[in-house]
Amino acid sequence: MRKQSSTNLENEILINGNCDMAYTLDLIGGRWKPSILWRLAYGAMRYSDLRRSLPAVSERILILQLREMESDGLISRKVYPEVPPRVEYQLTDLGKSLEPVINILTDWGSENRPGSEKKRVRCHMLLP
Amino acid sequence: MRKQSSTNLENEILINGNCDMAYTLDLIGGRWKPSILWRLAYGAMRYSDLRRSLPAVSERILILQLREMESDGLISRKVYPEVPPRVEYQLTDLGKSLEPVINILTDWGSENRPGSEKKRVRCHMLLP
DNA sequence: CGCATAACTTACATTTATGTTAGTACTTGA
DNA sequence: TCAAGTACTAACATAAATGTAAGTTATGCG
Repeated sequence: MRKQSSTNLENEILINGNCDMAYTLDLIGGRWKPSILWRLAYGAMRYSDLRRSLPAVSERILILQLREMESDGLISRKVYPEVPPRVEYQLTDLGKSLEPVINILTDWGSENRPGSEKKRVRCHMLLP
Repeated sequence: MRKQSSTNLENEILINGNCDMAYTLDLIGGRWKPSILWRLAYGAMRYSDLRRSLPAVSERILILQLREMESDGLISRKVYPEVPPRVEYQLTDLGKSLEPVINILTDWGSENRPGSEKKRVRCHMLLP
């Protein structure tokens, strides 16, 4: 939970309300959000598969990132009433519209990241 | 100062070392970095002018953001041996190469930010 | 029965990012 | 002499992001 009022929050609101670039960055800037976007770019995934493909992230944090992306309208969450439960996440149209943004961020990183293979490699599907 | 070792830091290193997109986001993602990039896009600025154009940021934080951008190679810092001191900041070639990245982040935000004027407005030069 | 699975939630703990306040050295102009 | 300007730094304080570990619910399977 965030504080109701703080200089920190006020500044965030000020910037996101006045800077289109900062607004975009705010939506995609979480620690695991690029990895999630990259995976969902190939199609819907269920929670357990997302989780297995990201062994370094804890359940709580993964859920937090997914919830934020859902409430920002980037992904949708579909529950199948089965047992055991099945929940699938996929990009919304808004999420898909990020494709050129993701591409250019990736290209710039590929050009300039020290140690980059310069191969337009995005997030590795299986992080070590 | 960061801890020498923590899961948090390890994950950051893991991601930035494997995801070009995350690497790029890491360089431009600080609270005031979009505002600074936007201002310096027009040319060099001295510290006091940068500061006056950003009344909401504290001196410490502004310096921190500038130092990070400098150490990441996005901006350069030039000291003129005068009295009173004069220090000018400007984009390096690497910083200038971010222009298309900044444009597309801005365009996406302009299209999708609630309350956006849809006018390709970037960071306002003078935040309220 | 007891264990496994799925998709979480809760309570707690730590790390990192951001912000506040005061102070520094130096010189010029009033 | 005294305030003002310049570009900071230091010590301290708070807020936010991220991480850990265990528990929950419901059912099928051996």
